[in-house]
Amino acid sequence: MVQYASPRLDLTFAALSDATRRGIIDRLGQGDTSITGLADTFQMTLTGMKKHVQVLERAGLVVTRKVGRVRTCTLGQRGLAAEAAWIEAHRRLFEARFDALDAIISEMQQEGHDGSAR
Amino acid sequence: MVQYASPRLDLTFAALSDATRRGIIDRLGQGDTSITGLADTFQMTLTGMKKHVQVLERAGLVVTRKVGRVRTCTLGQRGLAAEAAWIEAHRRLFEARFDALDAIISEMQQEGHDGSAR
DNA sequence: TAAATACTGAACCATATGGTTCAGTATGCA
DNA sequence: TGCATACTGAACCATATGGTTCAGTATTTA
Repeated sequence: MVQYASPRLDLTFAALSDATRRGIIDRLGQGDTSITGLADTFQMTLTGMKKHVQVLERAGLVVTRKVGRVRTCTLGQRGLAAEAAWIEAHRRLFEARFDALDAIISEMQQEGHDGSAR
Repeated sequence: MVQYASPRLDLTFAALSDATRRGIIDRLGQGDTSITGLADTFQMTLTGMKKHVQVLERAGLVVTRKVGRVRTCTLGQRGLAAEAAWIEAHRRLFEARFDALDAIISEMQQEGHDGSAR
């Protein structure tokens, strides 16, 4: 329906929105591990962990390879460049607006309105 | 259950995982708008748009103020600094791994395994 | 060969998400 | 006053998410 969709960013940001999955990325940053290794670390069933890994895999953040009966998980080649680019580009938008908003809030506070930013 | 949780990152990354919401941020970067204005732009019911704005608001990415019958949406003061920091810190992890992975893939390809990275 | 290990898949569950419609309430304007 | 506008809230719907259990299959290893 909408064209500005970016399935890639949808998948990566969704993957990063879960603390366990961010933890998996941290862990894989120290070295590759199996599904079992991850399941132990995060105190979760194998099946549950496999689902998390699949989410990360679909997002391209993790790559897995099965050798024998062990599936080894590695950080994906694709990295976080696209996400970093989006965030950086938009960070500036926020900063630009901040000055303007700041001025509005000061003004409102002087007028005695409820302009208290928490 | 897990301690490494960061509700803040959970909320912001989840908010950013939807193309419509990323579009709303783009749009607000050009200037404040009402819920109606956003609903028109993104061809959605008012109620639907309100939900998206609420998601962005809970994540601290958008601030709204109701004046009269119009609720005006603005980019939040908090910005994307925390998200940028997380991404940047982890980008290095991926890059570090990339060299190692690259070596493994080359090795595998020489061995004739299915090491084809798309 | 038999047992243990490592994963896989199906089924289930509760809750969240992304949308809708419909029925309000509050505000602005003629 | 009275209509149009702008939002709000409840209810509903289909699908996704984050987890589980249970019953496999495939691989090691003793």
